[in-house]
Amino acid sequence: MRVEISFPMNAKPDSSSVELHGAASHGASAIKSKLRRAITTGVYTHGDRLLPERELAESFKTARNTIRSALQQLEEEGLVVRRAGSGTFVNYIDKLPDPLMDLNDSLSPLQLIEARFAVEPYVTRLAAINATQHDLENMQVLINRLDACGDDKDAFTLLDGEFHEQLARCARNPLLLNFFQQINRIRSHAQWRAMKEEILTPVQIAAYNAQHRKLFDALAQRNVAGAVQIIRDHLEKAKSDLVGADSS
Amino acid sequence: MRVEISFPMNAKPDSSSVELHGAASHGASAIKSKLRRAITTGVYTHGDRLLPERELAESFKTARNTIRSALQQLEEEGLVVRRAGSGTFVNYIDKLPDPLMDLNDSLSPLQLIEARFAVEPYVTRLAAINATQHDLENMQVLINRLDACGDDKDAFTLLDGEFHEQLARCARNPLLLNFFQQINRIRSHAQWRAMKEEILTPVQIAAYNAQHRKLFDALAQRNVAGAVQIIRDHLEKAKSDLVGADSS
DNA sequence: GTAAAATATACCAATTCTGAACCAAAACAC
DNA sequence: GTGTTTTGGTTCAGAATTGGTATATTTTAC
Repeated sequence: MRVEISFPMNAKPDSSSVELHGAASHGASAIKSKLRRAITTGVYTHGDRLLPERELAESFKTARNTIRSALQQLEEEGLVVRRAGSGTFVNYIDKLPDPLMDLNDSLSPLQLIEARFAVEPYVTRLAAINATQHDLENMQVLINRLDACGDDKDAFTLLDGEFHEQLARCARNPLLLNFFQQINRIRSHAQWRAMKEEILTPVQIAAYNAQHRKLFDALAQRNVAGAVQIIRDHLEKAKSDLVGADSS
Repeated sequence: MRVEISFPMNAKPDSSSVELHGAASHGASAIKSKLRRAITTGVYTHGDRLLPERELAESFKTARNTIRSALQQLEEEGLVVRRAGSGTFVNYIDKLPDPLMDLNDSLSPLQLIEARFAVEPYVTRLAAINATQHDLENMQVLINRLDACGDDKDAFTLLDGEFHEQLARCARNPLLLNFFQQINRIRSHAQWRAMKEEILTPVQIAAYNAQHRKLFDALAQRNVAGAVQIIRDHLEKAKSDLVGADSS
């Protein structure tokens, strides 16, 4: 499987992460972090081949040497294996912590949406109230990157997760953020990946992105009720898309 | 990409994020304090590279010399390491392993209530829809035991947690149940137990138990809207009790 | 007024990034 | 099989970035 991830520089953990500013925002280490995160969160799975170094370089808008430096470090960490003439392959057997491991097996897609229905509207309410100007700037960046990812499903999935996590961050509640991160980790796992392939057509991606932008506008205007309604619509759409794909 | 970190993720929503760019406090020592706080509170984590001195200077609207003076002091404190040609890196190792322990330290009582406001109403909705007869019987037993515990604060706290967990069980959603268990775990920690001592008078216990029973009745009658309203009242009461105890 | 602090500017040295070329191994097309 | 294409592996010189240092001027504090 050829997995595409679109570029960019811009990170966190890490992140993460104000401009007091971002850490590791330049260079090979930033790229290493991004790729590692993509691998450990399940955007790539064991055996997937990464893009060729030359394409990664173009995608990250950096030199091939820089990409190579990042990949070399990932190889030393044992996260990837590289073979001349063949490519760079993910070598990472995902092992979730116990409680989540169990969950991942026993949770149906609808139950996941259900949990999001429980948490996200209230989080959105808090976000609309508490988001700082800086939060909004971060979110703006993510939206632009989402728009830019076109029909690249993997890039969209990763960024969509980051977007919703950033939303949770705006709520200024570490426990709720923690809930969100759990949701994201489950979302990025195997059975969901398959689902994603079914559902995410370019048209759907565009539709989701339109909702992201509307949500951002509502947050920026401190329109609490509006923002909550939009996130409900967003989840409703995700739910109906899911049911549609499931029954087809 | 520049990772933007929202600063006050767990701190009180007071000055921290405002101070970051506040023009009010000039001087190297002020900048040093801000950076140190950013590091020790986890905005930057171990190994992260700070922005280049020149960019920090611009960001703080100050001269590079001033930034350097602040960084030098941080270096003397051992909080950062600087390498010519490379950058300034955070050197701060603190305990991080148990994510929940982490939360327990950084979560304010109000933030916990906030999280419950996010999750419990929807869970109650699902519970009202999905609860089986067997669930209701279990809940009935818990209510009886709650009634029986009189003014025993510890017993009440424990059973109250079980009651809410049973409620979550009725929702038939393992992820939401997991969220609840996390909430309960935090509730049972030291600082919360102390809080309980303040709040839980026999009168309050009786009031909570009355709400438990009303909630049970609504569930038994499949009165979804009613059950949701009762849990909201329940949380609202818990919140105002908390605020009351806090201000006294 | 004086001294300390902050600013502004220029240059140096260490490190990293870039851009390019070429090689070797694997995959592919025929 | 043969030849072509793709892909990682290697090397190198020069540009760009970044902390380190020095000096002079301006502002602030007392």
